[in-house]
Amino acid sequence: MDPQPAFPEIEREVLDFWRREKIFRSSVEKRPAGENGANEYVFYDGPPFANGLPHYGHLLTGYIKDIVPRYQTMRGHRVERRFGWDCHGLPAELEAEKELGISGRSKIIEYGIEAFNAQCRRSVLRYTEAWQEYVTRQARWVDFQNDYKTMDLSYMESVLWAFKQLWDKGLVYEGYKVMPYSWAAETPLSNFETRLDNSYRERQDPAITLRFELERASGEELPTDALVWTTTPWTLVSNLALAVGPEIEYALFELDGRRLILGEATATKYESLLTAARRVGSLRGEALVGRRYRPLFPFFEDARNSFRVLAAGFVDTEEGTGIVHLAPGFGEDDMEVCQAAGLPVVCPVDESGRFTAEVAAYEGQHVFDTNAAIIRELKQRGLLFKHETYVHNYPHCWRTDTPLIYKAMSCWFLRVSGIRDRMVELNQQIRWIPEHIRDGLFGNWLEGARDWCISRNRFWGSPLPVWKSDDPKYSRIDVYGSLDELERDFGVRLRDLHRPGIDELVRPNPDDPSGQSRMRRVPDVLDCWFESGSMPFAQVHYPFENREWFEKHFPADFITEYLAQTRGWFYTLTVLGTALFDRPPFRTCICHGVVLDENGQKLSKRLSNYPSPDEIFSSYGADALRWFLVSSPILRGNDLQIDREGHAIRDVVRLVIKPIWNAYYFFCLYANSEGIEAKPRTDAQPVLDRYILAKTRTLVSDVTELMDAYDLPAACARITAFIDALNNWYIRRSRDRFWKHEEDQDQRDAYDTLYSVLVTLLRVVSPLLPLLSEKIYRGLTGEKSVHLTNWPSAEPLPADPELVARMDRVRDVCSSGLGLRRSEKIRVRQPLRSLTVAGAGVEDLRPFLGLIQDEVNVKEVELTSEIERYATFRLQVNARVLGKRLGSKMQQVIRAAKQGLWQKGPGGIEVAGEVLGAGDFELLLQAKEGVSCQALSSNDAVVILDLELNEELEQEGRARDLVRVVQQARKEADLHVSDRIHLVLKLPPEWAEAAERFRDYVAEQTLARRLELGSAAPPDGFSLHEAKLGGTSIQIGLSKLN
RNA sequence: GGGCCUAUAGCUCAGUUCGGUUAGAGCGCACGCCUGAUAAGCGUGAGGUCGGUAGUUCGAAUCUACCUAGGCCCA
Repeated sequence: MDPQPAFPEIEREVLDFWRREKIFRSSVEKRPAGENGANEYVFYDGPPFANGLPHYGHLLTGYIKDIVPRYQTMRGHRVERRFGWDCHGLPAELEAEKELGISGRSKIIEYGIEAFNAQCRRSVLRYTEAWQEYVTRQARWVDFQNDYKTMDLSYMESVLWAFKQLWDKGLVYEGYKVMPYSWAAETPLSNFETRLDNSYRERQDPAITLRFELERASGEELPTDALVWTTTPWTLVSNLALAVGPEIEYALFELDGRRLILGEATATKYESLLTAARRVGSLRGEALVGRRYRPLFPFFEDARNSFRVLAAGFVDTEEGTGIVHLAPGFGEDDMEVCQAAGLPVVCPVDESGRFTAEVAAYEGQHVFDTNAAIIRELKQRGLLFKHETYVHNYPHCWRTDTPLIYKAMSCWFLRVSGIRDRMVELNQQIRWIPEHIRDGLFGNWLEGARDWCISRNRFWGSPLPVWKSDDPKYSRIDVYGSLDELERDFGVRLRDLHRPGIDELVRPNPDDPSGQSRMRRVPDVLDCWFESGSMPFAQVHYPFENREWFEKHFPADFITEYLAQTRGWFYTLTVLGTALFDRPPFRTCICHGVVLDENGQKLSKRLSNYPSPDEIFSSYGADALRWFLVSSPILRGNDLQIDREGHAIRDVVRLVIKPIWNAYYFFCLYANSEGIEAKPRTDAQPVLDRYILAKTRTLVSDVTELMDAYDLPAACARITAFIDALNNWYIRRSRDRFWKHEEDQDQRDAYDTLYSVLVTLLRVVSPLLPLLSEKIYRGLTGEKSVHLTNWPSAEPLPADPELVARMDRVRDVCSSGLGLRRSEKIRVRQPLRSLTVAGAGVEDLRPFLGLIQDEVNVKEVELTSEIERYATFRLQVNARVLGKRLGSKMQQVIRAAKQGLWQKGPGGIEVAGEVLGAGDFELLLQAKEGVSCQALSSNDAVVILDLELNEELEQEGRARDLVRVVQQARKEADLHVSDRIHLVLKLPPEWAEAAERFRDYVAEQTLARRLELGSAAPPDGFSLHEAKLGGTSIQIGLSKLN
């Protein structure tokens, strides 16, 4: 067995074994689903979009998605894990465009939707293999065979079903949404596209300030004009309202027999035009709200509720006049304010950016080309107050490099506002990790939820199952929720719901007696987020199949993703879960943070500011990365920084993985050389065994509790603390019990206990270190797999809190003793005569004297309650108790106690005029000056070392030094720990004397069957070694005996 | 501009629910120890205005208010 194994190689071996033996499948199938799935733990995999390779974020999510189900499986539940693929959406289309070398909506139509979608289908599966490799390499167990894809016919049919349900419930409506629009590509763009690099560039536009004449109010002698600023004159023909800020101050001027209103703070911009004007007053915006004004143009004179001043929160005085012109068809804010005031949306611009017949005067002209004519006309009518040019950053179409316009598009909405309150209620039933997400990030988002535009003017996605009459005279809308329904009306059984096949389903409008009009599908597809939220039912083709299954598997017990999915998957699941089933879609959700580089920057391929996952896998291993990620605060929703060289992951190997391996290696080394087969047993009586067994018991119960609370980082921390107790106390202190060469009960106890503890530990860490634990568990037990075992129970392990407390005290005594040696500069190999522990209750330590002797290397340990010789008392008041009683006197008491101004009195301790009774204080020890003595950290006892040496002690110290250098020589000679030797030592006289006196000890410790001491050099054929001891040099010769 | 999160040692983070005297851990650094787990292991030390200000309190890293900086999201 290798003491320094290459963990990545071990990992590959285990992965291979799992694959060959189908361990994952067995682990799932071993647990019964129970009646009606009662024993199942339901996990939903958030489908990733496979259009690119996984990065640390995905790996982290994958680790969590593995750990929780592994744990629940060991707890006895059946946990199915199906992989899902998100296939639709704009990124897939963009990738296909790139691959085909075409760009833009019109080009796609020209190329052919069928061929285009075929390319999308090919492209979207391109990375699935690479994903599978990564996921497998990270030791994540998930079913790839039985996966689901959002582009599967069955999945899409379920999505149609959901749409129809929502339609039937009145939760779907057609409306408008203002979007960035490229008139050159004849397509709306997503926000994401307008944020692409270089989409904003400088552009010069006219900026004009106009007079809008208000209707005269009673008592007003002069006509009043509101001054309005705009950089898009072409939108003025569609103006339906003005907006002011209700809190904003407006100034009133009089000029040439008319009054002017503009924002107080904006007046300086118009100074030159107002020199002849007279300031006549001011008013707040709210005073203007409701005033009517004369329309600039006649085109929409009849629009309901229009041509009034409205209040709007978005208005400010940074630019313009503080009075804003509203054209609801061409601005998002405009539309929102107008719709709230009951105005219609008018949008007289066609797909290519030209005015429609609704604007007769400019029909057929491109909107940008009409700016000049519109300005000229307004000028002629005397309405132009100021005319400037304005240079600003303006968004451009990233494909055609033409300036975008904002334009209302017909869209299909899900009426989220109608179920918002219920979503907020249901959200209270979800356990969020971290907790604050519930009422913070997610809760707030739900409360502000707006109607969701679920249609996309695109090609590759689930079709909107809506057919409309092509003649508004005989309007009719049909919505379909299944292939059957489609077949019934169109007589065709579709094998694929994608465009363009589904677009070809056309039929006569049944409501049209003339038989001329046709029912045609609305060409949009659904937002792919709608599909992600449909995943709980669509993955099983509900309700067409698996009706009962779904009932038992919704909501999920657990899901996890990163924080931003509060706006994505967590949200869409909640919307659809509420709207369709009136249930929260998941019970527990871990919301993890984002992986950043060492400077807090986003990980970026371009900057290559992070180590590649492949490198980490092959140098440190998947388990190290797993532990690094899930033990970190990223599981609590915070960011995590990863350094470029992966040092933090190397440290996991050093601090977690190696120590576990070392414990295992230690066990095997001696079990093999002593030929011992250990048994699982938890009833050993020696104190060290009882101690580590009791520690293991609390490890199990603590980790169980933490895993049940989904607190993975705390579980990791708990395990690390245990490993320290195991390696640095139990094993170190028990070492010689393992190589005593004579089988007795003590040795049996040691082996059985260590074996049982290790086996338990491995099961506890197996979800967190699945590869390492598998390797060791198999090696230790010969069983098939740790992942087929059950989660350990604390019950069979002895509970002994008193023993644990005492042992911790023993460790404290030893550490104080060793601390004294250090400060006295006496090496540990030098035996000392005695160590004394003085203090209250030290009798408790009596069973452990041998332990302390060994550890501190003293001949005798004495216990005494006579402490005044070595230490003085210090009063420590119990502030938590006393503070409540004493109030403001507290500080005086604390000060007096610290200064030692207290005494024992008849009723207790008297200090600063107060009497303290039991429970109000503790008396702690402070070592006196000049005594070689140190107080325990519990501060109720002191440790004293007798430093006086005699010749025998010195000689024994030398003998131990000799043993140590011989052991070193054995190691250099590559001997096995059990090899017997012939040892020859060439020593100076005083060392030879010591060696002679402790001859048996030296021989036994070094396994020397023959031992020669003296002044002769070792003969030929011996392995020769030199060592320096206390300034003199000695020679060691050894040869192996058979 | 709004919401949420974060701010503690050179670095990464506990501790804050429920206030208590001298604030902890790991890494790094320096020094030392031990070694029949050994190209390992262990310990000690230095290092802190607990982001700032004000308040509540006998007492604040912890509670409150305001501010500053960073992150994420929304506008």
